[in-house]
Amino acid sequence: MLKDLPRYECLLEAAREFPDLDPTAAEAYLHLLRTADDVFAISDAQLAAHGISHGRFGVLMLLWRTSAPRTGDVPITQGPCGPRTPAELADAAGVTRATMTGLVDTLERDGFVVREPDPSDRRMLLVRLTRKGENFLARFLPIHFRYAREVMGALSEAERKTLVRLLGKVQQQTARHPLSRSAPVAKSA
Amino acid sequence: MLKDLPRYECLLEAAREFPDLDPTAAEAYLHLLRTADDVFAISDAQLAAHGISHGRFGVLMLLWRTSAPRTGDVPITQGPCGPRTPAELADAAGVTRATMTGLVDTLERDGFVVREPDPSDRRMLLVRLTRKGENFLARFLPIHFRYAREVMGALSEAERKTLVRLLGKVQQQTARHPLSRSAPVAKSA
DNA sequence: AGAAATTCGTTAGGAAGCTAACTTTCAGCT
DNA sequence: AGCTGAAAGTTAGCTTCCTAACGAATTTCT
Repeated sequence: MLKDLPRYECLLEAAREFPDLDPTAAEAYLHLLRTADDVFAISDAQLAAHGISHGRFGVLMLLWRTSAPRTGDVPITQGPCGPRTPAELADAAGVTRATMTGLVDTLERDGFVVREPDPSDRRMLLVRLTRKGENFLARFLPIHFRYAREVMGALSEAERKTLVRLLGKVQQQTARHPLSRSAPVAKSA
Repeated sequence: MLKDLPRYECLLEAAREFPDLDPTAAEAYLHLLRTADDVFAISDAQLAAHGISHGRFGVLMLLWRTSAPRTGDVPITQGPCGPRTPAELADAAGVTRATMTGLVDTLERDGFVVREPDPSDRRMLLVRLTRKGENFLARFLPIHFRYAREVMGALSEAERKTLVRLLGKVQQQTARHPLSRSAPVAKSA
C-alpha cells in the first residue's frame, strides 16, 4: 500500500494523458484503501500486542457465543448458533480450508479452542471455544470495541450513517464485478 | 477479514453486555474494513491476471515518470522527480528495505527495472524503470483507472467528495493513535 | 448393493510481508 | 589520520496467506 497518496493536482495532470483516469474517482479510491489500511494496521498491532493474529481473532469471533450461553458441560451439538466445523469457519472467514487448518492448529496449541470429532459424520470436526478462549475474548473485546469507538469518534452519528451508506454503494458495485469473490462467474453449463 | 458482517441488531444486543461497544461506531468500522477489502481484492486479482503483485505495482508507480520525460539515454541522475534508491522506495511504499530488496529483485528479473550503482555514493543503488516497465504501465494503467472509475461510479461527485472528507477525518484520528505507523511514539530523550 | 462423484480435513510447496543480523561504505569527531 | 557511529542493501528465518493434491468418509446414481 502506498504510504503517500498522489496529490489531486497530480491526478488532474495525469488525467490529460489517460482518458480513463477520473480524478475524483481515483482520489476516492485511494483514500478508501489508504484509510482502511491505517485503521487495519493499528488493530493488527493491538492484536499482536496480545499475541494473536487477525486471522485467529476472526476465528474466535466466529466461535464467540457458540458456547457461551451454555452454563454446564452440555455438548456443542445443541443449538445452531454459529459456525462450528472448520469448513464453515473457513467459508465465514473468507479463507481457504487449508488456511483454517493452520489457524485452528495454532488456536488449539494455545488452548483457545479444541477440536472434537463430529458424532454424526466422521469426516467432520467440531471446533469449540475453550474457557481460556472465552476469557481471552472477555478481556480483549473491550479493547477492540474501545478502539472502534475511538477511531470513529471523529465522525458524528449522522456522518457515520452517511459513511456506511456510501460504503454500501461502493461494496454493491464491487459485488457486480466479474472478479468479485462474492459473485464469481459461474461456468456455463 | 470476516466475510459476513454482524448485523446491526446483533451489535445492539452485544452492546448491552459490553459498555465499550458503540454500535454505530462498530458498524462503520466493520463496513470500512470490509468495503476496502473487497475493492482491494478485485484490484489484486486484476494485477495477478497481469502477472504482477500489488507490492511490485506500487514500486512501478513510484518510479513512473521518473524516467518518462527523458527521450534519449540521459542518465537518471538528472531531475529529482521521484524516489529512486531502494531505501527511498521502501519509505514511500511503506515497506521495509528488506522487502524492497525482494520486490526490486523480481522486477529486475522480469525486466521492468534495472539497478544501477550511484556514482556519488557507493553504498547506494539507483532503481530505474526500463522501456519494458514503461510499456507495462502504459498498457495496464488504463485498466486500473477504469476500475477505479467503475467502482466509484456508484457515487456522485458530491458523494465522492463527502466520502473523501469523512475518510480524511478517520485517517486523522488514526494518525493520533499511539500505535500508528505515521506517529510512532518517540522515546523520551 | 456397488461404482462414481463430492466433501471433509490435511499436507506440501510457494508468494509476500516482517524482524534481526550482517557487510560495505560514508560521515563526524578527536 | 583513525576510530566510532550511522546508513545502504542484503541475507536468513519467521508468519500468514494461497493453490494443488491427497486419503478418508459420505452421498448419489444405477
